[in-house]
Amino acid sequence: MGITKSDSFSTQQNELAQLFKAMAHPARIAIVEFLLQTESCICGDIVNELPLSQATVSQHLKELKSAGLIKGNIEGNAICYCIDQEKFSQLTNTLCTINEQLITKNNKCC
Amino acid sequence: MGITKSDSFSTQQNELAQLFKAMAHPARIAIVEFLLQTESCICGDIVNELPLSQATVSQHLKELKSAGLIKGNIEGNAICYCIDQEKFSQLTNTLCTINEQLITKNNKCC
DNA sequence: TTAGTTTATCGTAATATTGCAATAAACAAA
DNA sequence: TTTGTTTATTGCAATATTACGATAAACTAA
Repeated sequence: MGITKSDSFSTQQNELAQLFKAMAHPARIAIVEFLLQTESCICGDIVNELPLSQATVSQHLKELKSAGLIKGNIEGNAICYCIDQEKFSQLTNTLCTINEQLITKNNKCC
Repeated sequence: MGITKSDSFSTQQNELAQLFKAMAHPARIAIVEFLLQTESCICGDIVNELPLSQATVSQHLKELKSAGLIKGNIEGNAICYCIDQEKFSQLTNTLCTINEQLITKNNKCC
């Protein structure tokens, strides 16, 4: 993403931005939605579901995983990917807090 | 963001990804937080608050604006930027829905 | 009009992201 | 062991993002 002056911002701001960035691609939205609606969460099923190559899907999974939004468990020969509910709650709560502050402020600006 | 196969995904998935992308930078998080905690929302104040040049801040404001997360109103010689509460509610509700589905699913996967 | 203030845009360099073919790695089953 | 299956990694090309100086644009005030 070009030269980002991460050091100039707080850890919290950087961490929140990282979470948003992990969700900032339609393929990764699609992966999360798929994991949400299906029982099986085998990597191969995700690859079959998405209109992308296996290598590209693997890369997107890696980004979601390193952000902590999904977890990967080895299941025999395959890998089972699942959403990390706690991490998702954390992101949701942060947005909810901002939203409540906005409603309290009553949007009377401008 | 390199070559993104947007056409392969739904409009909803792309729009949600765009909203997340708009928030996927610490400077833009900082802008939103500043708008949330201050009464004044003059562009110049935002520029003074952030550790970035005027040109760079202007670019970040443009991205937040084109995503619909903030609005800009001309106030005499200056411009007043404010958070769009409805757009923020929309993003928050989407995340809340996902989160509720996750809780319902009870995370019994893997 | 002229000068000053405020914000947007242009041009460019540095870096990051996306996507995939090829290949490696790790494991299961003959 | 050998073969097949599944997933990760490497290397590369194409494109996007970030940041800023310089400058333009729009407006205010003198």
